[in-house]
Amino acid sequence: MPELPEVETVRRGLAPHIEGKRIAYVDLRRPDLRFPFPEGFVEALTGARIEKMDRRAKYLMTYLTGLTGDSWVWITHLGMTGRFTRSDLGSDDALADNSIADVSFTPGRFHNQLEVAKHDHVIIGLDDGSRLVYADPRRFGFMHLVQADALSQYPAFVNMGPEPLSSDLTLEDLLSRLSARASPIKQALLDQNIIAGLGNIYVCEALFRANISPKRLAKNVGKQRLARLIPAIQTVLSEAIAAGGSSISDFKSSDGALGYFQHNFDVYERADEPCSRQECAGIVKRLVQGGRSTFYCGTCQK
DNA sequence: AGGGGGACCTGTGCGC
DNA sequence: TGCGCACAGGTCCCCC
Repeated sequence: MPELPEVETVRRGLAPHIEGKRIAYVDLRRPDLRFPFPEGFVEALTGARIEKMDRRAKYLMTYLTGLTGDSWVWITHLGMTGRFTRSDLGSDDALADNSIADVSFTPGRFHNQLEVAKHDHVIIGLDDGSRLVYADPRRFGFMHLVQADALSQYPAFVNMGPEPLSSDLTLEDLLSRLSARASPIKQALLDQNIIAGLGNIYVCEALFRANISPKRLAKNVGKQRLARLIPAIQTVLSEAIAAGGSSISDFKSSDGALGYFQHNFDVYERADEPCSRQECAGIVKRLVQGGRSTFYCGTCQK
């Protein structure tokens, strides 16, 4: 599911409701997601105070102060189909006035019924009576636990590329990272060690906006095109965040806060449709690169 | 070291 | 209605 904008949307939806709260209980419905839950996971979270929920690339980082005063970071990756849903278990009035904050990207469910759905794998109860439910049908997501002072040694972060919406992303740096790459630019941009947080949708969309062919070799993109690509990446991500992310999939229910950026896709999942540039007579095409679909206009992307 | 291919899972949609 | 296949927002691991 989630690329940077969707993960950021989840973070923004949850943070104000959970920061400062204490975790009352942790209910693991199975021993693993993609990986087994870490040793001591439940013990570390139970009773801990949630200080802050942050994001790096597609990772959610929840800073905790444990019962014994130690500082932990609870790391969550949503994989392809992971989602967090928050619900207040308070009064019926609270339900009636629609105060449930559902930040899922699939049909929302009312967890006040204390029902556990098939793919609800982790249930976190907070001291204000609310609950966080982590559901993940494919279980490509995972949770880890690291000591706060060891966060930079977390394997995925060691060689991770710059945050695209920060000043860490610079033309010179990206140029040098790409100059050694023989692979097509599409595949290079999916590498989290080149730029962090992009996924299949936003790489396709950014390349379209920058008029760059996904087939062009990374090392041949050059400074001129990169000077267009960086702002293209930043604007598409910013617009997607402002839209609450992209909710792709078939929705049968309108419960929950669905993103709507999918309505603004220029190329993604638009194969055989006309290029969205008025002046371009091209047709959007699909090809497979590195086993994943790429959508692009072969007429205006060079 | 970089790159290709497969693995990990479940669900959905489509053609027959 | 059922079956088989392709495909899905991501990473990780093995092998060359």
